[in-house]
Amino acid sequence: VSATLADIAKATGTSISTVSRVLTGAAAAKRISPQTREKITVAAKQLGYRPNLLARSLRTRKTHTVAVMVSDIANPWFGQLASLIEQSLHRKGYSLVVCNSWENAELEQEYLRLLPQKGIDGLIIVPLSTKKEQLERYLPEEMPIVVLDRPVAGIPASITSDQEQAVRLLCDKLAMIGVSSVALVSGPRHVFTHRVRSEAVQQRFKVMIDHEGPAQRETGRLAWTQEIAGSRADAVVCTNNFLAQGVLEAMSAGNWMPPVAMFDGIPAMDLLPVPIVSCFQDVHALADGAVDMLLTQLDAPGTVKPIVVPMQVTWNKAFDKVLLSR
Amino acid sequence: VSATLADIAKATGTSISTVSRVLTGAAAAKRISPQTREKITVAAKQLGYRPNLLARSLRTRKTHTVAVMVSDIANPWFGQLASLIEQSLHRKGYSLVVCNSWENAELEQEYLRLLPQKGIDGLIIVPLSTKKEQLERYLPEEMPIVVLDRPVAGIPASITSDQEQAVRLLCDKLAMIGVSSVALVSGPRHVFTHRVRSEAVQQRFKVMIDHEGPAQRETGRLAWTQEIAGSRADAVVCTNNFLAQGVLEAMSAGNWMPPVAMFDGIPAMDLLPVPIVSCFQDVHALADGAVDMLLTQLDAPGTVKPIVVPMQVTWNKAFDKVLLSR
DNA sequence: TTGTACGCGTTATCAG
DNA sequence: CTGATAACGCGTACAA
Repeated sequence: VSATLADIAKATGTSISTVSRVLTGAAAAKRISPQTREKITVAAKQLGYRPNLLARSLRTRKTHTVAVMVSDIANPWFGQLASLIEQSLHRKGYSLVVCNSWENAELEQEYLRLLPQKGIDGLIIVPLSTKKEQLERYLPEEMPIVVLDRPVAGIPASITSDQEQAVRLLCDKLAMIGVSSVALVSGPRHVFTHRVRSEAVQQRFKVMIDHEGPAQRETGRLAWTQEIAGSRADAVVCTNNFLAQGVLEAMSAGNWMPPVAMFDGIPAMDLLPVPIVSCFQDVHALADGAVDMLLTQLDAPGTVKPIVVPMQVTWNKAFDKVLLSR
Repeated sequence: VSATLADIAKATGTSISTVSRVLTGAAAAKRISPQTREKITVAAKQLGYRPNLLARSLRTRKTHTVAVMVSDIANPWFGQLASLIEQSLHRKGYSLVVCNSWENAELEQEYLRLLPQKGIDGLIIVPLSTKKEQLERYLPEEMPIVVLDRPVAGIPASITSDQEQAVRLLCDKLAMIGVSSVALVSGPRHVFTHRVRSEAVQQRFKVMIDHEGPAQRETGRLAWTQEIAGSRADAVVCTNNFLAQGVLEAMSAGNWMPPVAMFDGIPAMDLLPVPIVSCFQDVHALADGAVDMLLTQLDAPGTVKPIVVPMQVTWNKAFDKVLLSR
């Protein structure tokens, strides 16, 4: 396809090693005579040489590629996360391969087995597995892994949001408008974030309806039409934004619009007539932190410490109105 | 790291090639004696052999990896696209690397230069460049490329939405509620979709305000606060959903809520008090079509034909109300 | 049926 | 300063 080191060596009457030394840059090139260096650089440019990074990786055991694994890249929150990670990685000369785990344990395992074979330098993962061994079973000893959004016992390279603090603030806000009983729409409880959020709510309010299902819009719709619509809960709490979106969409069919509490917001929140209060994770901090953590481990396999970033709570105008009317 | 063919050969007292033949599967393995086949399979399993796909790729010149390049994976529409593509590719045994071009020509070129070096089997791209040569300059002759969402002259492997038809329907719908003058909020016109949509609108309505900028939320906000809010256009037309989102968010600060026409919708559209009409691209068809097209070219470098998929127009309840009140 | 030997394109070691 | 030469791990013609 493209010219190789051998081609250039032949063209310039030098040897492969010399060409390699010149083209791999400053370090080794200093000790090469300016003439041959010039000769080789010119020939390389003229032949349109581009190094075969596969071959290089085979030799150096570095691919300059990292993988990120999330439940579903179509979820705008994960999308933003992936986007920031990609941007940040690209700046450092790394490429990104993405994997959708679909919150599916077998799929996660399959990827965990496949990725090292493909040759990645590191992995950023929003893990489904909660055991260190499950995650690292197929990973080479020296391969750095950063768990994101959900802590895993025994893995210090983790960066997460302060869920407890956030959900406390969220509940406070609900209490301020007189909420005492709620309908809870939760994603799968075996997932850390959903479990923590659910439990905090259960502890704080009277849960009249407790609907658990896949963290998709459809679950939210079902929860509303089958259970919540006929109830009289003071508010609806959703453990993520996909669920909330489903609830809101279903809600628009009727007239009753109870306050909704959610996480990570929804576009044009302020325009909605429904009172909404939402926690927001600091996506930028999480993304940058994860990349930093990964690259740190790549350069110097030192010890890293877990990071917990705070969340924020915001509400829309409709919520404000309720707040003021009391 | 992991056991290699040589390790297994040594362990079983056979040769590398025999091991390779057995482990690469059915084809060549048929011609190996059951005993040694068994012996090798067992040893491989026991040693935890996993093929080094880098080395294999170097040899076979196939990486089973494809790249997808979009403006920004954080845009939910591109996110959904990428998600569907990943899902579909994974099923066929391919991995996905994602690139954000940020609608930046230089960045796009940089990626186009980098990706072939990394070794990808094919590329799906939402192109910024409009010239075949720009896109293919650095790509190996035999590497399939599929352009998505925006046609490029001379590249038959393209799958796009029928923008003209869609925008016509959109304008029809606006006309039905008596719109005759509009404020236009457009992404960069050198991008196909934004240009086509803008021109169709300009041709159909009196454009009182014409705001062009990056296809981000911020542009929408600015357009509203700086220009549209003080105007009396009958409606606002945005050439994508990010722009519309910005407009809607800014709009919530005031009381005037003119109808908004957009593309690819916004979550919980039905709940918004603003009359909204939107075109929807068929993401599933686009994603599946792109993958099909790519894999077709990979198996058999035959000729492919461009595909144009229809779009649909939908509107929310607030729009319906306006419609009925006439 | 099996083994030998070579090549994929680089980097790294070791002479000279 | 430069050039052979040996890996890296795997596939595959060619021989046996």
